[in-house]
This record gives sequence, structure tokens and C-alpha cells, in this order.
Amino acid sequence: MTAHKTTQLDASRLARLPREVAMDDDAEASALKMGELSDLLGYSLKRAQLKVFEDFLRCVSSLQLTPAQFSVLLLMEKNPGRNQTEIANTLGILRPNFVAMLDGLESRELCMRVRSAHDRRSHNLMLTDKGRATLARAKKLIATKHEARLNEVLGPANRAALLEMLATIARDF
Amino acid sequence: MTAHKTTQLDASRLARLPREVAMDDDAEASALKMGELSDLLGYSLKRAQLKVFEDFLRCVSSLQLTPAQFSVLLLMEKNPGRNQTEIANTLGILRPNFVAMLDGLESRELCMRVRSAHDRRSHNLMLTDKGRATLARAKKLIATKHEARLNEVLGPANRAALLEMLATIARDF
DNA sequence: TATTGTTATACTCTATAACTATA
DNA sequence: TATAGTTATAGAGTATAACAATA
Repeated sequence: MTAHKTTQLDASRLARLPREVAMDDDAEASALKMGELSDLLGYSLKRAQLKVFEDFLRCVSSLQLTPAQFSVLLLMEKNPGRNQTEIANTLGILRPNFVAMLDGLESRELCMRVRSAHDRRSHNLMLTDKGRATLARAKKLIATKHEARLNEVLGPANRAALLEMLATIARDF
Repeated sequence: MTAHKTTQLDASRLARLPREVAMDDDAEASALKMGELSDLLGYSLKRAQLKVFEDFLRCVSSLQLTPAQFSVLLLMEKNPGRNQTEIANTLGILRPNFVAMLDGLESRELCMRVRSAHDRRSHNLMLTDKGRATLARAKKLIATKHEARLNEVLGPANRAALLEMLATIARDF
């Protein structure tokens, strides 16, 4: 039951990330004091997440894909033939909410629902050729624009460390 | 204009965070392959953010405060007398949406709107005694339960590094 | 004319109950 | 009876336009 909680060792200091350089926090009028907010992990987590999703949308805007849609296509590619419940559960999407989402992707001919022969209740999900092509283009845009930008801002080692810590929180917290 | 993007230096490896230890990713039936999703920063960011907010709500459930409400109270405490536009802008809340939120806090007598003498259009916001007391209790709960838990999972040094990277993204990205 | 707080409104996300068709 | 997909619905969160009071 959620083992290992105390497996951290050292954590030598990371890259020198710039801090309070510009001080133009809020532009014009005397910026407000953030107080303990600066130390609230959840607050920074939320603000960072919004920025990252915003940039994601910009980077793949030509393909009209949201982060959620991208994650669904990716999962279909890596796990062809899985049903709606399996894909939705893996992504933390509730089954009722997954229906409209799939309708959208299917109407754009990016994926297909195929009634299973073994269990006629379930739909085997799979990408269409167009879906595979769109996903491939999305991956390229994300790698060369989106994640590359994050590497610029953080540095590759920091980016990797950040990813690992976030995965740890998502898994063990 | 968003200076310093290439200020990263090293980033020696962090603590040994446990990985693929249990492998019980999805319980029963053969877990799905996550593919490139494991390397998508936005995905881990979102999942981690949900977990952290969930825990925040648990930790302060006795006070019935959401992360957003807590951040508003905190800002009022550190910046008494500021108006709605200033508080809302600082937190990235749109003014129209801030109205109902303030109504809720004010009806619980945690804060007050006081018409400004100098500019009768604006409301000076301030905590009530009850608001200050509630905020103090919330801070204690968050420090001893919520953030303490994060320290357990990540280790203090990792937690600090994570916080700094998230702030960097929120600021420079 | 511009700004503060506000209303109305709409759109997305998320969440729950209940239906249908299969098993 | 239990499960997969679905419908309906309700509640947050977020977004924009426009209005009244005030500057």
C-alpha cells in the first residue's frame, strides 16, 4: 500500500535558476506581497500547469488537439484494441465524459470504435491512418517546439529532475 | 521581455526517487503502456497538481477552504486594504468570477468589503478577526499535514528544488 | 472617457445516477 | 446479477460583453 515514502537521499542543489531579477511581477502599480503563497507547492504547481498547457495548445494549434485529446490518441497508438473503459481509466477520465470526447475524435476520423467480437458490449478503440498521421505530426511539434522550450527554460537535467519528481507525486502522494 | 531563458547550469542528479517498484500501475488487468506520455511534462504536471490539491482539501477539510479561497485570504492578510481588481489580478482570477467568491467568504464573515473613501468605486478588502483566526489555523494544518507530507515523499531538498523550477516555469515560460 | 464592481451568460471540466444491451 | 457504453444532469471553473456608479 503506497510503499516507499522515505526513499529520498541527497538532492544537491540544482541549476541556478534566476530569481527576482526583473521584479516586474505585476507591472505598474506596486505589486502585491505574495507571502506564504510563494512556498505553497500547490499554488506554483497550478500556475506552472496552466502555463505549460497554454504553450502546448499554441504548439499544436495547427492540429487542433488539446492535451487530453493528445493523450488519448497516444494511448490508442500504444495500446490498440483496448476498450473505452480501459483508456478512460488509465487517463483518469470518467467513462461518461469519455463518450463525447471520443465522438469528437471519431467524427474527425482520427480514431474508430469497433464492436468487439468476443464481448459485444465493448468497443475496441484504434487509430485511423489519419489519426496516426496526425499523432505523428503532433509528436514532432511537441518535441521540437513545446518540450524544447521547456529545455531552454529549465535546462535538460532540471527538466528530467522535475519530471521525475512530478511522477513521484502523482504515484506516491 | 521575459529575459533569461538560458541560465541553467548543471543540475547534478537528485535524490533516488523510487521507480517502477511495485508495477501495480493499474491494478488487475494488464496495465496499459503509457508510451511517450511518461515524458510529457504537462501530463505529469496535471496529475501531480490534482493529487496535491486533493490532499490540500483533505488537510483543511475541517475549515472548509479550497486552495483558491486560501490564497485569497492569504493575500488579504499580507496586503490589507487592496481592492478586488488587485487581489483578483494577482491570483489570475477574472474580476467577474471574483465577485461570487468574495460573496462566499464575506457571508462566512471571513473578510469584509469596505467602500473606499478616496475612490468610492472600489472596495478595500480586509480580513475579519474570524478570517485571521481561520487563516492561522489553515496555515498550521497545511504546514504540519500537507507540506509535511510532501517533504516525506520528496525530501526537503527535492521539495525546494521542485518549488523553484515550478516558479521558474510560471514566471519565464 | 475610463475604471470598479457587478450581472448575465456561455462554454468547458468534472461528477453521479440511471438507462440499454449485452454477458 | 454484473459490466460497457451511453444519456441526462448538475456543479465547478473560466471566459466575454455590458451595465451602473463613480472618477
